[in-house]
Amino acid sequence: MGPSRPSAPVDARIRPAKPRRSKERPMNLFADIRVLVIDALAALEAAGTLPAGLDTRNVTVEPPRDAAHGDMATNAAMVLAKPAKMKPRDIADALAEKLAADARITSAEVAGPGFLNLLLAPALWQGVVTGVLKTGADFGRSAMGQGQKINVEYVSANPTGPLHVGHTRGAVFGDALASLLDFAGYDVTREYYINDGGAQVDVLARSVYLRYLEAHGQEVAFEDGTYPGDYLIPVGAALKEKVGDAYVGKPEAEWLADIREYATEAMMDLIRDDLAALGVEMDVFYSEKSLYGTGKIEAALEDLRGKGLIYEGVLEPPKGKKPEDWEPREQTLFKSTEHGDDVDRPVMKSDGSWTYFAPDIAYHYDKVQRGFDALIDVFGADHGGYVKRMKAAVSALSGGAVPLDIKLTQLVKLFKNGEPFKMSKRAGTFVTLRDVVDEVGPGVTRFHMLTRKNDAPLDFDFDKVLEQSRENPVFYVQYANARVASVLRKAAEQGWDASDAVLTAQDLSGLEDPSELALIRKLAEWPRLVEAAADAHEPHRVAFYLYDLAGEFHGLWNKGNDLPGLRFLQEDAATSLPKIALARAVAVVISAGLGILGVEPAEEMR
RNA sequence: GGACCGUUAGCUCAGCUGGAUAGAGCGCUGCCCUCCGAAGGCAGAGGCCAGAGGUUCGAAUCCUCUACGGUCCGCCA
Repeated sequence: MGPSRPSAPVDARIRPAKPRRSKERPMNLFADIRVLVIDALAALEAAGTLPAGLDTRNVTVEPPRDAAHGDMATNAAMVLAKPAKMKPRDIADALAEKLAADARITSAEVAGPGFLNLLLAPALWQGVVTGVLKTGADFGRSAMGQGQKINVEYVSANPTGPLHVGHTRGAVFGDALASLLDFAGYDVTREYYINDGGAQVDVLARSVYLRYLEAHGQEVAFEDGTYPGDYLIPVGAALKEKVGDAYVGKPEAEWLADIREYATEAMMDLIRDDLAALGVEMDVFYSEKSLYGTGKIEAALEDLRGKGLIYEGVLEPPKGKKPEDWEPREQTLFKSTEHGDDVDRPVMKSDGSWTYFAPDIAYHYDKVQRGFDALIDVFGADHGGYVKRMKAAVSALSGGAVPLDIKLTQLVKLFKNGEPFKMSKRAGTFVTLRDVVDEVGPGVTRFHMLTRKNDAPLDFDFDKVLEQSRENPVFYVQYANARVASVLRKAAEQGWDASDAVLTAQDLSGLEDPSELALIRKLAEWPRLVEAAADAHEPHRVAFYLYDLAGEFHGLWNKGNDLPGLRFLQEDAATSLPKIALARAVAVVISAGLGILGVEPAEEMR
């Protein structure tokens, strides 16, 4: 495949508007109970038990760490004790009495320093299962983002070769984060910044030229400063097909610009294919080159200049590690220290050309001007030193109106059967995204890349990620889903109608065993987990949640081994269907979670 | 010299944005496989949350300092 049209500069690849979501209020039992608590507090204020006008924003309703404490706990009494000038205990007692009068609350008990532990009517929990089945894949979808426009920039690898494992982690993280934000109600744009304006594309062009000569039968030598990778062989050959011998023996000036264009397009095709293999689809590919000669860099810097943030000056040499060849030079500087940076940063080199920072400023200026309410950049950890200046730039350009969050992804350490697997470009043991995906598949790759926090190093063992045991979270979650599918298949074999419509209509009051209720509680946590993870920009929490949920499900399943009454499949349809409804609800949430991570749920594991 | 990230069970890591007796997997110890999928299961031991101060009803979580580890630090992106 040859190079295609120039990378679309901006809006050309925007996806069609997202489909309208269900108008029903999102179901979140914790939020519902919190409303109940707040209402009760208001009633106490009205009755004069509490002083009026208390700030209840810090009142929370959460699952207690220890299930023995009840279903939910609120800190209301402790938070309000001081402003109300009352003892926590007195507030808690009054609140408990109020809440206990509600049919939905089975009991309300004061405990510890002033916690109010609530026991909910089982019907509320059972209602969660019905709610999951009714809402389906949209269960847990939140309106938190209020449709705010948010831009997630990730991968953004130089167009000089195929993506490697490091890029893979950034790609998976960014993509899952984007999906998570979408699920939480944001209007998300996935974006890739193509660094096609710098010196490294000249290097690329020269390397392709060598492969081109090679295709013409010449002997070539790859010196330092060229890319010797085999992946350029077909590019050189394709170039020969296209232009024949037009560039053979010609000086660089005659072919450099053409081949640069040709080669970056070829590399972007390669990268797009790599991303597709991983299941990543960008909305926008934004070209750095499109910023040059179009006045965009100048416009961005003019904006900063108008704010008095650009000046000519000489930077101090870095202390401690003084380069041998350091000498003071006057440069054009951005006063990033006014927006939280440690030193001011050069935007123009002493020879008058732009530093790499200048187009980055212009690029982020463009994002601001496109009307995004918030920006997220996903970088490799080696770009950590770049964070403050970029935030300073966005803060200055947007007048502080547009927050920029920069997420760094740490290194991936590769292993093969427990042994460290060293990568070396020279030795040809250079592991690409494609190598990983071809060997273990996109789903396993994606899930495993999210089993660590983004800023912690990650071990990736080619053998262990395929192991089928509890140690392997990917398998454990998929296994749970497969078990549910198995139950549904068996139900069908019995001739029972276990469609979602039928399951939704079941009377679930029989689901009251502690381990069944524990599983339902886990399901009920999903909506608040989505919001917390989206708010923190931490998609790994979804992966951990799914592992927990799967663990709870397998736990109930295992209990069924000893206690036949807990098995999902019983003698007759009437007693089976409520339990099958629970199993099905688990599968619905697992599918939704895996969907956010970009992983296909498995129907069977054989 | 400075910046950023990290430090939680023997090992690998979570910890819901400040809540109650800090959790999971592996490893270890002891039981258990005629059972909807044993590709195992249940139970137990194991902790000064790197250290020292501070903030408050309350800190693994927030602030300051220290130690150790990683990444980075003008004319490379």
